[in-house]
This record gives sequence, C-alpha cells and structure tokens, in this order.
Amino acid sequence: MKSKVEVSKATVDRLPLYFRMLRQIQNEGIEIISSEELGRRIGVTPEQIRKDLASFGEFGKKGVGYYVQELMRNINEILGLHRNWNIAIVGVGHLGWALANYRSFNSIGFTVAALFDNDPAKIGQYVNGIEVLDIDCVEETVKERDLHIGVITVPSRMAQLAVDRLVAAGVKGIWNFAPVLIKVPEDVWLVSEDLSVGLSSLSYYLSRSAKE
Amino acid sequence: MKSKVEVSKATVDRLPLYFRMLRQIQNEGIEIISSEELGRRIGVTPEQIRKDLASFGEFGKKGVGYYVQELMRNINEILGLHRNWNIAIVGVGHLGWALANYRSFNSIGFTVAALFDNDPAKIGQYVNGIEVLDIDCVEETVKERDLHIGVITVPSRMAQLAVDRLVAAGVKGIWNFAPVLIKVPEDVWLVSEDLSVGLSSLSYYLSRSAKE
DNA sequence: TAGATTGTTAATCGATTAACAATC
DNA sequence: TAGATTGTTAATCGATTAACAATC
Repeated sequence: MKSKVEVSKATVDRLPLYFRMLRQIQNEGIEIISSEELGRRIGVTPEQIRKDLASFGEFGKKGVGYYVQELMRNINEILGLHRNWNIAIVGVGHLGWALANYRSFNSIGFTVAALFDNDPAKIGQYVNGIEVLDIDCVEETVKERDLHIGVITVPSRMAQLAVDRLVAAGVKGIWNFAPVLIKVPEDVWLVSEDLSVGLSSLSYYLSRSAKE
Repeated sequence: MKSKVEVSKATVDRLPLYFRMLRQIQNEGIEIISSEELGRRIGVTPEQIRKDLASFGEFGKKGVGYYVQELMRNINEILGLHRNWNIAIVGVGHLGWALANYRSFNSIGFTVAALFDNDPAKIGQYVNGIEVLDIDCVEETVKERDLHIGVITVPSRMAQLAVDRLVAAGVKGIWNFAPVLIKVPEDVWLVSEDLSVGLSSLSYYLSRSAKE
C-alpha cells in the first residue's frame, strides 16, 4: 500500500473513465487488459493510466497486464462507489427533472433519495417515483433519509441559500449546476458544473477556424 | 493587437465566466472594474484575469481598471458570441429535453434550431415550440436551417453514428454528453461533458474525508 | 505628483510524457 | 529464456503565481 501522497484532481477525474471502460471490457468477456489497449479505447496514453493507478497501489502484473475484475474492484473502492450514496436534488426544473430521471446514477452507486422545490405547484408531485418535498423540509429530511450529496439545480440567485441549508443540515457534498460562485465550509466538498462554458468554448474555436 | 500566440484551453474556459460576471456588474450600474474586484467575485486571482485578457489585447487602462461595457464587447467578440449559432439537439430524452428548454442559451447567442430523434413516438412532437424531426432528416435539415453545432444526447452506443451523420452534413461543432470516446475529423471541434465524472469525484473526496 | 492598477517577464508549481529497470 | 508490460524515476511541457516596470 502506498503512503499518502497527494493525488491530483486530474487523476481522480480519470478514474471513472477507467472504471466505465473496464466494465464494458468485462462485458465483452475479456479478463486481462494492458494499459496500452485500455488507453487506446479511452483516448488516454498508457503511461498516464499506469501513473494514475500507481498513485493508489500496484494493481497490475508486470509482463501481463491488469486483471479486469480485480482492477474494477480496486477502482470502485478507491472512488468510494462500493457503498451507496443518497443524493438530494434541489430544484425540480428542467435540469433537475432530467437528473431525477437519469438511470445511470443507480448503476454507479447513487440513489436519488429526495427532491426539493419551493414551487407549490411542484410540491407533492412525483418524479420518477419520488415525491417533491417543500424546500423547508430540508433539515429534517437530510437526517431522516441520510442524504449525503446535494444537487443544486435551482436558479443562480437561490443557489447559495440552497447550499447553505443543505450544509447546515449536515450534507458534506455539493454538486452544483448553478452558474455562480458557491461558498462552502472547509469540510464540505463542492463540484461545480458549468454547462455554458463548454458551449461558449465551442463558439470560440468555431469562430477562429472560420477565419483562418 | 497581439500576434497569434497559443491561447490555453484553460484561458478560453474562463472567458465565459468573466463575461457573465461583467454582465451582472453592468446591471448593477458599475462602469469600471479592477481585476482585483472582478477576481474576488468570480473566485479567480487578479493576475490570472490580467494574463488571460492580455493574450488577446490590451483592454484595460493602467491605474484605472477595465471599462465594463468595452470589456464585455471585446470578450463577446473573442468568444464569437456576437453572432448567432444554430444548434441541433440529437436525442430528445430527459437531458435533450431539458437542454431544449434551457432558456439561457438564447441569452448568450445560441438558438436551438432543430431537434432530432429516432423514436416514432417522439417524432412530430413539439418541444419548446420546435418540432422533433426524424434523425434521417439530418442531412437536409443541416443545410436548410444552417445548423452549426450538434448536441449529442443519445445513448452511448448511438453517439458516434449521430456525430458521423452531423459531420457528414457539414456541422463543425459537436457538444457531446454521451459518456463514450467520440472521434471527429481534424476540422471539427468536439467538446465533451461527462456528468458522471463530477459525481464520482465527489464520492472519492467524501470517502476520504470520512476516513481521516 | 502620488496612488492605483495594468501588462508582461521571471519564478514556481503541477501535470504529462519519455525512458527504463524490474519482473512476470 | 525471451518477450511483454508494469511501476517509477527523470525530463519536458504547460499553466499559475509573483514581481515589477509602465503609465493612467
């Protein structure tokens, strides 16, 4: 086992890609895979894969490769996906609704365990079998349902407030989709997605290639 | 004007954040902003902002700051958001449906100009006022409606095929949400979003902090 | 002028790539 | 054993941070 060295964010972000491709490889009935072949399939260099994995331990066999099932089990545990995480979606607008219906979450260890909104027209409705609760019930529900992660899909101006309430109730992970700077205490993890960035950068590159 | 030096992807990805915050600052009636204050609001260092902007020109006044309106106009043009981009969404599932209803696209220069699906139950339906077309109409519609960007929200196994058809029809930008490696020709720009990565990394950090 | 703030160069930091010894 | 492939160290590359001259 490796001593605690800093693992880069870039490495952590690649682990899910490895895991997903390993699952597919396993479905194909392949039992051993080389970093070369795995890299080719994901679009990552073999050296990168070996280095990433080496930050957590020695999972391969020299001269042989990686045992698919064993590597999957290891990555799964490193990512903490072997246990179940209960997630709460705050804001059942278009995006929140789409995420509430996203089946793939289950297959990687996440359960949508609560939905919140502040719109009386939405409260009481069922989405994917889950009742939409009043945002005012956040505090009690976090405890009752052991919610671990809050997904923020409310309008930007309400995002920080929603985060604050989740955090006050004991949620330690925030997955934020509101395009605004969110502040959380040191012991809370925040991951923000900003969808308009990707689209804007496409605009940038398209503009440039059109000119040149 | 600057000579053509390589601009890093990280820089391009921050420009939309600058633009968005400048718009808010403008709405507050502020006419001049320093990199210090802008950085504080976005969560980026002032040096970073100055360096990013300097790769495109000299937009500020020494000892003064940046004129909000002027800087907005410049960033807008750099990003190519001053013109309109027509986007096509391929795959009207939960996510495609949510994106089709996403109003913010309009406000930054994008128009959802076509929706495609291969499900007969969806073809002919209207989403946000736009008719869902048969995927087989891609080729002709790209030309008719001058579609620039294709958004891929189909299941992974169909993603590459959808991309190939869009590209064959002349689309030069792909915004991919399918969690799979996509290949495009050299003259086509690809931006991929992989939502499960963010969630999995949250799981990783939550697991670790629980242990320590 | 003095104070403020930019634009830019130099220093640092971090991540990727290359090379190769270890070993299955 | 010979060939293959890992794990790891060293070299390179790229991005961020620090420092400061220029100048409004």
